[in-house]
Amino acid sequence: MSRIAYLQEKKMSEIRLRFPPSPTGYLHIGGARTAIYNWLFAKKHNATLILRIEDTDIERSTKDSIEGIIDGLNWLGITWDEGPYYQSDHISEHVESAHKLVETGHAYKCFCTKEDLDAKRQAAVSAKITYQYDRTCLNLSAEEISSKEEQKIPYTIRFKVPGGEGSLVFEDKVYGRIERTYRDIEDFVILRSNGTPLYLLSNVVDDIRDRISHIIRGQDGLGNTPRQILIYEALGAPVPVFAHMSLTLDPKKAKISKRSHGEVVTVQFYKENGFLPWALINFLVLLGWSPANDQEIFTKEELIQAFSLEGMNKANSIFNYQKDHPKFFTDPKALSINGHYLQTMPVEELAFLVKDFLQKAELWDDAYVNDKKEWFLSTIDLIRSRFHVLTDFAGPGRAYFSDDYEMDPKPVKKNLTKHEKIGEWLGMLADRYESLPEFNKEDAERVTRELADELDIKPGILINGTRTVVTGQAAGAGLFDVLMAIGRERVIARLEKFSREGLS
RNA sequence: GUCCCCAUCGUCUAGCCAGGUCCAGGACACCGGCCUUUCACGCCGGCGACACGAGUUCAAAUCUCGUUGGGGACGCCA
Repeated sequence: MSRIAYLQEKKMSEIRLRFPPSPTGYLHIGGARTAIYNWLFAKKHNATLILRIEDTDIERSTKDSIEGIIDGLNWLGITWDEGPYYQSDHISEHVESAHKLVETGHAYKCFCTKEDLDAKRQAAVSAKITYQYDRTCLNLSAEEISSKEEQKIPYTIRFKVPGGEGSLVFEDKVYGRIERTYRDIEDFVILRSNGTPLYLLSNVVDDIRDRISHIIRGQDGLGNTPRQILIYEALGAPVPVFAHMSLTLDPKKAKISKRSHGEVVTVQFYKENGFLPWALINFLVLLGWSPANDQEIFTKEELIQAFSLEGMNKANSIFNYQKDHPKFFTDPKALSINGHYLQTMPVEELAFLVKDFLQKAELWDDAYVNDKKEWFLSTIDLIRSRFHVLTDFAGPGRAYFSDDYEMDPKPVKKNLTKHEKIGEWLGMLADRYESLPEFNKEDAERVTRELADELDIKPGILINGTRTVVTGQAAGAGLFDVLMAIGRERVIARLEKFSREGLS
């Protein structure tokens, strides 16, 4: 094989994918999922992933969105090999292709006005007849065309769909064989009367130029595919492999969008609410894909290894979040997966992430990386077992880092208000802690139980009361571990303050 | 209205292509028990689904057809 032939073959067999967001809003989880699948496929096959910003909708595209999307991708750790390219840089190519298609007889100029077309469509709709462009302009004679051109009548360019009984068939990697009769495809517009190209065309022309070999996209693109394949063929370009993925719906089975669902569906939201990027990826990848076994938690390497289009589910999946749910601010499974990573990752790594959230809450102390590093690490390690998101460290975990923390009303009622003399008892407990020669777990527990015994009450009353006063929370790690983490002085101060002032 | 796609526990799903090993497995959620000092920790257990109807077959979650339900596409949006 000659070197050139070899290179050509290599070029042809090269696997290239793209993620083509349109910058009309921040990256949302549906878009992220698409990016993730493309990225995993690329990584698995040692392929090239391209980021292409499809910014030709000038009305809705914004610079903020572009930054937001890139930020989101970066945060998730999704990397690309080429780009970002911008679709708007290639508009002249798209226009050229449209004219080329006219020259080669695959498309034609259509002088019908928008008003005429709208009227025809309206009529069809009210008569309950299927509307399709009636090909008025396909049958124009050469004279009629040049006459209209001379009169400067604006025209669009429509793709000429093959006539007859035939149909277009392609093999989707996920959905299998898809067939669509030519008759069901109307002659679609590829160039507007103002001379600008439409998405269907631009997208194909860009994919041809970028030598995209595999297109992994949402199932909503399935309807476009036959028309796009027609364009590939008319342009004489090789048709890429298509793999359409199921969509992510809300609990009411509506497509998710930022407009109707708000922040919960944006990647940014998860970043701000204490998710670990990998946990989000892990959750998202499971929405519509599964390995051949029961594995649900993956390292990056494992996921890349396990990923395959075969595991894609054809049915749409539901992103199960309930608005205003008292307990779950997003899909419970997402929270559970995040909790898993948060609870099992190396503490040093976690501490680094927690720092950010403590800083935002103004709870950070530089000593946590110096003198108090050991304390900080062991405290994080102690309290993380109940936490699911990083923001928990500054929320329910606030009492470990500040004297100014909220009291959860539920345990207050259950553990404090219920017992008339609790203030007095906890004051006595503070004295016992005070007089301990050394404040350690064993002795603290011993004197607590002794006091309960003397007062003839259950130790649980003292223990729960103390937890509530000292942490403001109903739940936590073993109390005596908690006391050690908070430290004698603070424990005593908090107990005494409560004993003196009650709940202020 | 036309076309395309889909259909297993509340949710994510395994099993379906190559029918029996499935009175359907796992995870999350929920409920109960244990442990315990509490808990959103841990452990153990429970609840809970093949949309419906025909057909093929000795045998169907798995194959076929129909019904119903859901989703998507039908723009001079991307």
